[in-house]
Amino acid sequence: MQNDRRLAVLRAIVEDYVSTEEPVGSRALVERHGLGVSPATVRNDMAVLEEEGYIAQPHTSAGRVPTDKGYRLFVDRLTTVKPMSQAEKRAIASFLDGAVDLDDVVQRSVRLLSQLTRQVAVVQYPTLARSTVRHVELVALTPSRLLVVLILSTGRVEQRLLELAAEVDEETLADLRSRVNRAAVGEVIADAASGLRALPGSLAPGPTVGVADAVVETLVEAMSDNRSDERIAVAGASNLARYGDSFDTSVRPLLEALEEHVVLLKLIGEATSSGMVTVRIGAEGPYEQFSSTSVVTTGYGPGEAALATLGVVGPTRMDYPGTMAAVRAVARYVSRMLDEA
Amino acid sequence: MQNDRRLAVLRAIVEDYVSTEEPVGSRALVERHGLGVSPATVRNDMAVLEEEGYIAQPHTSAGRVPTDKGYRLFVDRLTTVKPMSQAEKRAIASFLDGAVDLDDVVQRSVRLLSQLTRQVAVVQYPTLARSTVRHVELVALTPSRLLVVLILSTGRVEQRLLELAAEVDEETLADLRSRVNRAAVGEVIADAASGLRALPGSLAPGPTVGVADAVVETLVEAMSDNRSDERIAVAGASNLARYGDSFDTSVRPLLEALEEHVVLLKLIGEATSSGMVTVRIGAEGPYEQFSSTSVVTTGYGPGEAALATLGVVGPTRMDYPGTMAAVRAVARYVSRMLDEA
DNA sequence: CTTGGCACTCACCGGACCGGAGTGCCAATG
DNA sequence: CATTGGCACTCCGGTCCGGTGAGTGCCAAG
Repeated sequence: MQNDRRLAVLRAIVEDYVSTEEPVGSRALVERHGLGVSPATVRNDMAVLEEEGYIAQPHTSAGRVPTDKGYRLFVDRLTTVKPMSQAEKRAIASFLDGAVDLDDVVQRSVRLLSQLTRQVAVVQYPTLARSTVRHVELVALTPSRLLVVLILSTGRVEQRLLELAAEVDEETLADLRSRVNRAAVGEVIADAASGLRALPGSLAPGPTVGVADAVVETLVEAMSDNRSDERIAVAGASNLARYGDSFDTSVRPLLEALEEHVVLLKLIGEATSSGMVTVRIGAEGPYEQFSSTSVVTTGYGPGEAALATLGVVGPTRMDYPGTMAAVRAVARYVSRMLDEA
Repeated sequence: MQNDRRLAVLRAIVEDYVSTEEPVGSRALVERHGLGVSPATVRNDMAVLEEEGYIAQPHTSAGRVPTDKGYRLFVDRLTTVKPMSQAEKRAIASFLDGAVDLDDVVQRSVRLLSQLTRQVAVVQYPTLARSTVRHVELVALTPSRLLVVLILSTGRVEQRLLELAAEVDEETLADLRSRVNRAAVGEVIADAASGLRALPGSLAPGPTVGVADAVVETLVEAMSDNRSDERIAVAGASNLARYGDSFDTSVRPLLEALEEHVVLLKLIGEATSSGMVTVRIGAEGPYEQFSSTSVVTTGYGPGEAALATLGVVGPTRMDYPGTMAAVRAVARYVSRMLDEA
C-alpha cells in the first residue's frame, strides 16, 4: 500500500524531472499527477525514498531529483513499453526503404535513430564474425598474380591481391576455385575458416598445394580482419548542445569519446543479447566520460542472431520508455532488411 | 610611414586578440609589442582603423577587436607563412606513414590535421573525376553473370554485378577484356568513358556487341557514380567546445552542418586550385551557419592536379599563419603519398 | 605628427536585499 | 497509525546599488 504509492511517487518524480529538467517539489507533484493525497504525505514518502537512495536534492530546500539508482528502478520496474504509433512505424519503414547497400542502411539507420530520439545515435556495422560466406572468387590477373574476392552474406566484399611464388594455369585455378567454394560457401566464417584450413592437406601432393596454401591463408586473414568489425557510425552529435549546463566540463569529453570509436565500441558492445534492449545508467559502467550519461542499446541482425549492436547515448535524464521503444523498433526494421537482402 | 605603422598596429591587434581572446587596448599594445610610440598615438591610429572598418569595439570604452575585413587584410598582406619545424614535419610523416589504404590515409590525415590545428578538420575523399583507370577486370561468375571490377589510380575499387541477356564464352570475354583495357587504362575517367562508348561500334556485328554494350554501360555508370565523390571525413568536433561563449546559438548549428556533409562539401569544394591555400573569413560565404567561422582549405592530389580538398573550420579568431601552414603541410604529404602509391 | 593630461563611459564585481519555492517537523485528526 | 494542515526555516536566484578600473576621445602643447 504505502509501498505502492511510494513507487508511484518515484515514477512521477522521474517523469516530471525528465520533462521539465527541474527539481520537482511535493506541491507540483500532487497537482500534475492525480495522486489523491496531500503534499505533506508525499513529503514523507520522498523522505523515505531519499533515505533509500532513489532520489536526492541538489541543495536544502530544493525539489528532488532522481539518482542513478532511482532511474534504474524506474527502468526495471516502472516502465511500460509504449509501442510506436502506426505513423511512426510507417515513417521508419519509408526512411529505411530507399537504402541501396549495406553502408547506406547503416547511415540511414543512425540518422533515423538520432532524429527519433533527438539524441546521439550509434550503429555498429554488422560484424564479420556471424556472417556467412556467399561466394569466393579467384581471378588470375597475370599467371602469378591472383585477385581474391570474398563476398559475405551481409553484402560486405573483401578483396586481396596475392602474389604467387609459382605460376598457376587456369585449369588448376578453376579446380581450386570450386573446392574453396564448396568448403566455404554457406558457412559461418569461423567454420569456413577451419574448413578451409583442412583443404590444402586433402589435395594430391604437388605445386598446387603451395598455391592453395597461399589462397587459404589470404582468405582466412580476410575473414578475421577485424578492421571492419570496428566500424561504427555516429549521428546527432549536435543534440549534445542541449546539455545546457556544464558544457565544457561534460560535453567536451563526450565529443572526444564519440570520435574515439574504440571506447564507443566497447561501450556499445556490452549489449550482446539480441531482442532485449539493455540500459546502462550513469556511472554503472567503467567509462569515466560516460558517467553522467545513459546508454540504451540492443543487438540486431538477420534471424535471431545478433550481428552487431545499435543504440543511443544521452543524458541520464532521458525519456527511457520512448528511447527504448525507438531503439527496439529501428533494430527490428534493420534486422528485417538484412534478412531480405 | 603612418600607414606602415597603422598596418603594424592592425597586425598587433590581430595577434594579441587571437592569443588572449580579449579586446585589446592601446596600453597593452605598446607594452607587448615593441612599437616605439605612446598609447595616445596608437589610439589615433586605432580611430582611423575603426573608421575604415578593420576593427571595432564591442562597447564604448572597451578595447578593439578585428572585424572580418581586418582579418582579411591581415591574411592577405600581413601574414608571413611560418614553415613547419623539422620536428613537426617528422611527426606528420610518421603519423601518415603507417597508412595501409586510401581510407586509412584519409582517416589519418583528418585526425592529424585536427590535432595540429586544434580545430575541426575536414578531408574530402579523392574525387573520381580526376583519377585515371588502372585496370578493368571482367570475371564470368557463371556464363551469363559477369563481375565487373574497376580499379582506379587512387586505389579506389568499384565493382558491379552484371546479368547478361545471353551467355558469353571465355574467349570472347578475354577479347573484350583486352579491348576494354586498351581503351581505358591510363586515361582520366572522363576520357576513358568516351573512349569506351566508341568501343561497341567498332566491333564486328554479332551477339558480342550486346555484351560489350552492357559492360561499357556498367563501367561508365561506375565511373560517373558520384556517391563516392561526396564522401568526406571530419574530425576534431570536440574542439568546438572551446567556443566558450554563445554556445547553444553558435555551436549547435555548426555541429549540425558538420553532420550535413552536403553543405560541408560545397563549403570545402570552393577551393579549387591546388597548391594555393585559400581562406574564407566569416560571412564572406553564403552559408549562414558558418558566418562566424573561417575556413582554411587547399586542394591536394598526386602531381599538380587537385583531386580533392582538405582543410579546417574554426572561429574567425584563429591563428591564421599556423593553420595555413598546417593545412599546406598536410596537403603536401598526402599528395606525396598518393603519388607514390 | 606625436604626446601627456584629463574627463568621461561603461562593463564588471561584490555585497545587500528580498521573494518564493520547498522542506522538515509537529500536533491534530479520522 | 497513516494522513494532513500549519508553521518556521533554509537557501537559491534575481535585482539593485556603488566602487573600481580599463579604456577611450579630445585637447593643448611640444
